[in-house]
Amino acid sequence: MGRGKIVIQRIDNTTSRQVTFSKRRNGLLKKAKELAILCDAQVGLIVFSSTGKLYEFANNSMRSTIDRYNKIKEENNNMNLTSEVKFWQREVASLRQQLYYLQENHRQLLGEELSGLNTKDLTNLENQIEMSLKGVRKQKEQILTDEIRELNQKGNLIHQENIELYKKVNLIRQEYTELQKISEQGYESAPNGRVQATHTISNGYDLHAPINLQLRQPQTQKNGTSTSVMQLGLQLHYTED
Amino acid sequence: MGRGKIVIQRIDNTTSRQVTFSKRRNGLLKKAKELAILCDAQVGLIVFSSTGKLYEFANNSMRSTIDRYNKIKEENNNMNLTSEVKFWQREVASLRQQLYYLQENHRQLLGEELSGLNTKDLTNLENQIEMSLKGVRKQKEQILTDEIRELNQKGNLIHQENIELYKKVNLIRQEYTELQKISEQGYESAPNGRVQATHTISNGYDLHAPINLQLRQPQTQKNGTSTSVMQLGLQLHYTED
DNA sequence: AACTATTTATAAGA
DNA sequence: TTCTTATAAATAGTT
Repeated sequence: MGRGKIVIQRIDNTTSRQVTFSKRRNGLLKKAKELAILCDAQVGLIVFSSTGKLYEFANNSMRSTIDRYNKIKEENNNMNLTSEVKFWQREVASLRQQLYYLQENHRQLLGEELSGLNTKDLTNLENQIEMSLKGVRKQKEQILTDEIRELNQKGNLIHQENIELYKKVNLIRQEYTELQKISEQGYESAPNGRVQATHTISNGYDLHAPINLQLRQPQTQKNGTSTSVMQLGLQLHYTED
Repeated sequence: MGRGKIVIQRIDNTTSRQVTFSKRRNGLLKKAKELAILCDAQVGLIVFSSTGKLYEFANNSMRSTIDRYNKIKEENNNMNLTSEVKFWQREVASLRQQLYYLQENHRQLLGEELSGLNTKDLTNLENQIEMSLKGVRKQKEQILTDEIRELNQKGNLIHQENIELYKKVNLIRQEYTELQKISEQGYESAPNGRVQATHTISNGYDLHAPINLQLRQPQTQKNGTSTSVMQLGLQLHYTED
């Protein structure tokens, strides 16, 4: 339909080919549109030029047209994605199943929802829970034992420290007493820098007062630790029977 | 391009529309093919008739054409599927998270993997497990109590039954004794059909032997039920403290 | 489905 | 690209 008849084969001349592409492409799009309107058809047309440019027509959305196409073709291109979706769906189903059983088991372990169990099941459950209780108490005992040992070690250390300090203080008091004797024997203007230094070390306490040796109280690390220790006696007794 | 000019709008007449569809569809497919060949283009054409029938042309495969189309359109039609995949992946992640926490909690409830807990946590866990134990024992007690009550009722029923039977047997023995007396008074050829009938009823036991009244043992419904009943005493004691 | 008058598309040229 | 135009091709209406 032009000045001359042409054979349908690739047009070698690039310019000519591009011109023809432009014309025929428009014609094709126009005709596609006309078909869709005239005949109430759903049309999707995708055209890539040889240079990679995209032209398209779709009376409905291209999406829905391709979807409809894919639904008809069962070997469709979304099989990858579809099977991926199915994979994840299976995964979800499996996890939900696991979660369900675990929840059921968990509730039973919490002593809830026991109505489906017979005496044998209940006895097993009871034994299991007793085992759990033993495990927990053992762990608690372990922690508290460790804590006590640690505290004892600290206490001993501090006790030793205090003994050392006591000795030092005694030494200093002795020196002080001797100094006083010397002072009373006529050295009124004795160099008292040493005495003052001693006073500084003694941190303001009266060196003549009796020394009240007392172990530092082990500071409680957390609220209720001492209470826990009180409980320990009971727990240990429980655990041992 | 016909006998008359037409306006591009839906053809009302069904037959006419179908005929036009047929003609123009062929024309469109032909032109699509020609464009692809002449201009070295990649063409994909999808046409659904108003009756739902599919017609298509693609010089390369429709798959690759649609794929190429989807790659260019970043808001591509796989977004649905992709987002669907993402949805299920999120679901899986969430379920795995839940499962993880539940498993951790569960293991702790079983007295395992307690190393991350301090004494307070352990005390809480201990209390929880003790509650569980109480729940389980309560349920067990309930079941066994019900079972015992049921068995007692059955026992009583059977006891009553046996008393009735005992009375009947005594009655029959009395009649038999009287019959013997009558027989000894001269009726040697007494009609002993009644006596034989009595013998049949007595099922071959010697009617003169002392009747050993014994309650039927309640049959154990399941293996170990009696053992469970034995345990019940302990359980009740446990539960009550 | 075939015919054909007519419209439409487009090849070649500008 | 677009316009022009001669001509091929498509097709509306008819049979």
